[in-house]
Amino acid sequence: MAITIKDIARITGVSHSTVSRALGGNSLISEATTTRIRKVAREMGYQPSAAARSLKTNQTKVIGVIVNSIDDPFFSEILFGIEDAAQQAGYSLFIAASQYDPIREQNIVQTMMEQRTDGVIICSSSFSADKGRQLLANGFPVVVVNYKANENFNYSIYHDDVDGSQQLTEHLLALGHTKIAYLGNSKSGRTSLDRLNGFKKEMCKAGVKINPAYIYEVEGSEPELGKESLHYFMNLSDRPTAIMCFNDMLAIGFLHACRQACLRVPEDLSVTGFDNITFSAYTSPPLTTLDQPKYSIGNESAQLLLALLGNKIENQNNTHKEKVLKGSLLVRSSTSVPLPNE
Amino acid sequence: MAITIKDIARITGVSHSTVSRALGGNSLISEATTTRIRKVAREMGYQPSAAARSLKTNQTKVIGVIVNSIDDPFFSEILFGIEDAAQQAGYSLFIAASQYDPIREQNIVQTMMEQRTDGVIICSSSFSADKGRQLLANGFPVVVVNYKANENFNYSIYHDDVDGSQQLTEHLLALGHTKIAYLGNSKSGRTSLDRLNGFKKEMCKAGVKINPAYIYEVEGSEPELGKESLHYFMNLSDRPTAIMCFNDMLAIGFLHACRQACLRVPEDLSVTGFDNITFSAYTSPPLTTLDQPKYSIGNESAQLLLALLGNKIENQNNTHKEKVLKGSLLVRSSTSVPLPNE
DNA sequence: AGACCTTCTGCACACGTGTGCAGTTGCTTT
DNA sequence: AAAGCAACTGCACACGTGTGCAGAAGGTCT
Repeated sequence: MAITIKDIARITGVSHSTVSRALGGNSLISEATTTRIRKVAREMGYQPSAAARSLKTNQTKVIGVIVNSIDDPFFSEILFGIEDAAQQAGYSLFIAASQYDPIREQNIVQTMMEQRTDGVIICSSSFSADKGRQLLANGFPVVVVNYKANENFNYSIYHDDVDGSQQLTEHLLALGHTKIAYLGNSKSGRTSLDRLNGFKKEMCKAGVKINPAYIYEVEGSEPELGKESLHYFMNLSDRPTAIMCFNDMLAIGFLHACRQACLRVPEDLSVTGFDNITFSAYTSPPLTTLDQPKYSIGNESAQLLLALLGNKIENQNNTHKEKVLKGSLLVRSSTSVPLPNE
Repeated sequence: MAITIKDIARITGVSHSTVSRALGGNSLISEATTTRIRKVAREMGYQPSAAARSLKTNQTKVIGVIVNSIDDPFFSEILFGIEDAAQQAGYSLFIAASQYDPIREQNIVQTMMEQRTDGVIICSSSFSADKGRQLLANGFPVVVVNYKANENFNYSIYHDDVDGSQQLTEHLLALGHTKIAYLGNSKSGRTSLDRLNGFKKEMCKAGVKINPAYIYEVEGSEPELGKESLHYFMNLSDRPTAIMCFNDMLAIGFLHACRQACLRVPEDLSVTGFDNITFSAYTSPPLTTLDQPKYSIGNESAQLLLALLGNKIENQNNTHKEKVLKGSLLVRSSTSVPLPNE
């Protein structure tokens, strides 16, 4: 059994309220007794019970974070940004992974509610909107990150995927490509759509028509799916000269499939990714991608939530605050001028 | 303010104790009132307060997990295994990353103690032993995973790194290599030493002498460090024909450096990794490595802890339980017969 | 009809912490 | 010396939940 303020009270010969106040730094208690009590507390290795404290104060100093899966390097970096901000403000993280599983999602929501998390950050693009609304309905401050249905939430941080995709498209167009294809991920809904739209927008701006067969989707972003995609594109009678992949994971699998098929990148085919995860710098060839400010996204989302908790921003239904962050083009070696004979 | 059992009591016209019992499934309460109360609770969206409950029951149904960093793909997969086991048993995870920072480590320990986590899993090889002992001293059940100082703890799960390293060495020896080098990571202490020892052991068994210059260490396992290492090995007058890297991350960086230096792998140099992280299958060439059962390691560690919590195993100072898991050699394309002219 | 048992429910306290209010102590002032 | 004041501390209750014990209600048996 852990020791309590009552134990300290007994030993120092004061009441437990005095101990509580002394440890809390209340100026009512004399400096002498305060230091004495603190010393004893330290010596006894006293640790306040978070449960008892939050029961009384009605706040837990814990913020919940919902992600798709923990072992996705993209989310990991966002988490890192969140953790930094939280830690600094004295908050801890309660992390849960939905794994695309509705049952887990429900469990997570329930756990967050039972734990009385002070707030929740949803950075799972696949997390169902009604589950999120359940949290809102129960009065939880919620910040969504890169969320497909952010119009349902008042506070959101997201990356400008349309703009990012335009940057990549512009890069490929500038190199001289016109036969550009887009490899999407149907599972990530809105995000993939935004990137597709950015592509379309820029192509339209440049007056280049898109071959409908050049838009292809797979279900997920595991590198393994790259092989299937390459097969599809190579079977087209009129092959594209550049492929824009939904994200780096997919691009990495795609590059791998190219190597196996003895297709040279970028000579035979230019390939781009999206996100700039760590490993995209170490592929062969190193991947041209869009550097998404993952750390900042995480950090800012946490800061927004913390501001909400500190009532620095009113959490009302009529306020609506969103922050859009832009990424930057990162040209490596997987893109080049298309072959002249094509 | 969330609704409580008292609210339900008021509405159903019974006392709060009856509600508590009804929801808890106590057989003392008549079936009729039980169903009636449960129905009201469901309709009102009642969620029990974890804080109040744990204050009373003295258990939180939360287990703490300490890792080096969240954005390390190796730990991510272990986490995945832990999460599965925990979730199934109705436990939630409290995850904290030490980031190799002593101050953070102290904060983490304190937070775990304040939160009264039911138990703690330490899978951070760098986590300082005295911090861990602090948890033990306060009565927390602790399971360590791949921990450098596991002799200090009663319960541990670890991977047999010596054996794994022997398997890799045996593979290289069988291919005909004798000039084999080891690239270690000084930051991960024991783990790196074990792998080095496995290498030495197997070389000794085969009667092959190790050139002392072939043992080199870097500080960390960021891929970026691969470049420095290659530089070192290539400057040796008598170059090795095979390099065993501490882990996949390092190997991936090393492979990248080889490509930049126009060294062919495996023709000019065989390279091996360790861990089998997802991306090791997508390098160029695909990496020969040791497949460490990461999911199982995580899963078993959680199960061990859960058994401890359920008192299925006595948590005493004299009991000592450890489980050793072995990995398996995974031959891909980064290793081959050494060049005859060397 | 009264005694007894069964079945159900409420009272009251506990867990560890925080806080308004009243009370105590010791000192200064008149 | 009495009154007043400042400085400090303790009492008692609250937060939401769980549980031993007593008590109430209803039924059965002698």
